[in-house]
Amino acid sequence: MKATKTKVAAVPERKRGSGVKFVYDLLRNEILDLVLAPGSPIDEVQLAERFQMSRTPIREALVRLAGEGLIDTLPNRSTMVANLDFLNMAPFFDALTLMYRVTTQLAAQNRRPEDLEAIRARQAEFAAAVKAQDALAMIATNAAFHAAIADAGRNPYFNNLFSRLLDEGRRFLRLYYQSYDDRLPQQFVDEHETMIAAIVARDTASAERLGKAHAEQIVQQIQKLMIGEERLDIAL
Amino acid sequence: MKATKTKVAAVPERKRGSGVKFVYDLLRNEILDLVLAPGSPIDEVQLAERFQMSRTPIREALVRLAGEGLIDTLPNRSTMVANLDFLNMAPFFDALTLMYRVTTQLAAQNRRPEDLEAIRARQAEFAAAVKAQDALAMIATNAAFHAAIADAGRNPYFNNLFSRLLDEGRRFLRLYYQSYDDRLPQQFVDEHETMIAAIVARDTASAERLGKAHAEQIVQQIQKLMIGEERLDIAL
DNA sequence: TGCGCAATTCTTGTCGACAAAGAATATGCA
DNA sequence: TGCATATTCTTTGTCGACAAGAATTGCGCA
Repeated sequence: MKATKTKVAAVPERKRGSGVKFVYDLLRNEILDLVLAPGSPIDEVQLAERFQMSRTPIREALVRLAGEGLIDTLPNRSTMVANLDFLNMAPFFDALTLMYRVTTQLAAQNRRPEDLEAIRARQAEFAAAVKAQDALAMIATNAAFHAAIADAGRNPYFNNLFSRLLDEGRRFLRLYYQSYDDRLPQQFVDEHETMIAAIVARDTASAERLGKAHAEQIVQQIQKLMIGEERLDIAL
Repeated sequence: MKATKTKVAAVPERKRGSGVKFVYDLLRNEILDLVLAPGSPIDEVQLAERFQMSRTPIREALVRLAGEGLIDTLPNRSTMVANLDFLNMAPFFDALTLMYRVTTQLAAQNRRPEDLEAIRARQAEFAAAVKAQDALAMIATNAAFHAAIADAGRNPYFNNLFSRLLDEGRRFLRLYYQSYDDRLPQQFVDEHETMIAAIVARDTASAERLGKAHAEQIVQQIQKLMIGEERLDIAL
């Protein structure tokens, strides 16, 4: 676990407000990619020496992460990566599906030319990840693709909720591909293309329908994973 | 602004983790009740001496509030109460309406006996506030009433978004009643009763419809306020 | 040997102080 | 007098240290 310090001596220069953001972004990604396992403890002091800064900026980053529900804090005791709640998946799926529908519809309604560029760029990245069979990249780029669609919808309230749901979904999917090393089907790429077409055409009804269908696809994917996991885990 | 210290000498005892929560709750309420005006600056040092604690817990409370979008932080410069965005109300109304619909419907679907108790208690508080023509209490209890309904729906993702929207709505309504000293109509009490009946009857379709209608009522209220405000404010 | 209590350790919460970045103010020159 | 620059001031960001709770260890006793 200990990193060699001999080569990493070049980190004395650091801009004033950058420490918090750096730690926040890094921890966040490590949590979402399951590099940090759910439930694993987080030690402020350890992080402080790892990043060569005091505990103050570390704590601020942790407070922010706690605000997003990515870590749980036991007062006066420990702080740890938030667990995935496998028991209450239905609310998650409900919310995810609704946000897929709403954001896609709003994107068809409010999109601007620059939005389409961004969406197409994300779709290209996703397609590349699928082609390369890079599961991690698929997960991240898929989330980015739908976040770009949500941005085009221009509703910050929906965007905020949707981002969180996509993040949570990243963790579930990461768990999936960590276990099975399967790959997202080409079907998703095609569905994405259809969604883009509806958004370009400003066809709100189709966009909403496609969003719903796409969401149900993903929900099915995750459910299939969970059933499989449960079957495998019952070993007495 | 300075408080007399002679009588407030009895504040040396404070439990370990309580400072942050105290400051957070208090600032939050002051912001939502417009005791702290949108755009007004927030001084850490001033708060520190006001609550007789160091800047550290103050800062943590501010970070949390910033995470909820209740305050804005200019890096290395100032931090201030978040402004109300009068220009982009449509997304707010869209989100609010959708959450009214969804949470009311889910409440009809998932409610338990204890939920009904809580909902009825809030409704009683709201009715009492209306009867007393206490505008501030109306605003708060109305939000609490709908939050209780959302709780009965048992979807933490929706609840979280809905809570934020209700908070933001509190600020708008507070602005309204601060200016006009009007009172929420008795009609709202009746509509609440109808909603409760639908939830009791597990009539999800009615619940959703009533939630939508109620939301549109409130949106109209706020819009009426804004038009009136604009007319009055044009004074050269 | 097993159990209850005290001491220790470990982690978090809080504090006071200092440094950096802007903003405001003062100074000097044309 | 007007403007550019230097200086001071204000506010935030970071640090190291200390204290309080909780968990763990060690000890004494039955």
